[in-house]
Amino acid sequence: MRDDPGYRELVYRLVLRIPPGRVMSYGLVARVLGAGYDARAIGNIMHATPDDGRSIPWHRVINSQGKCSTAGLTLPPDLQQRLLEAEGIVFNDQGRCDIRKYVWMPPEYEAEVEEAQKNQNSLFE
DNA sequence: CAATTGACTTGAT
DNA sequence: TATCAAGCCAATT
Repeated sequence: MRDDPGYRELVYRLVLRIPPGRVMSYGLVARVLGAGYDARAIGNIMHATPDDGRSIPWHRVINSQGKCSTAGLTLPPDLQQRLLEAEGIVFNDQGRCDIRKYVWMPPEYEAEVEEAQKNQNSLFE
């Protein structure tokens, strides 16, 4: 439920599990967490992330097109991309990366990832 | 408590 | 491929 104080906590826990050099999309985070979560909600939550000393790797969460949608923020527009590049992720001229290649899912979802890659499903939203 | 905004995604044009 | 509109949910006013 939205009133559950653990609502956002689950998001943070998942994001903290994303290994360096890997990424997840907002929609994917929402999907993994289950019903009640939404891509836009995740984005909003990340924006409101209290940097309470856990150093949440928010930069490893990008949009489904492999781009950094950090428009209109007080942060440098290219900060997120630079952080990811520092972890080995390569972006093309249009500021996009191959999310299908860098996406990460919890171990219990690896089977689904492979199947999606094979069928080219839009699992990486 | 209602209205507005936004670090999103998808499907149609 | 690029644009547009609609849908969804949380945070902010």
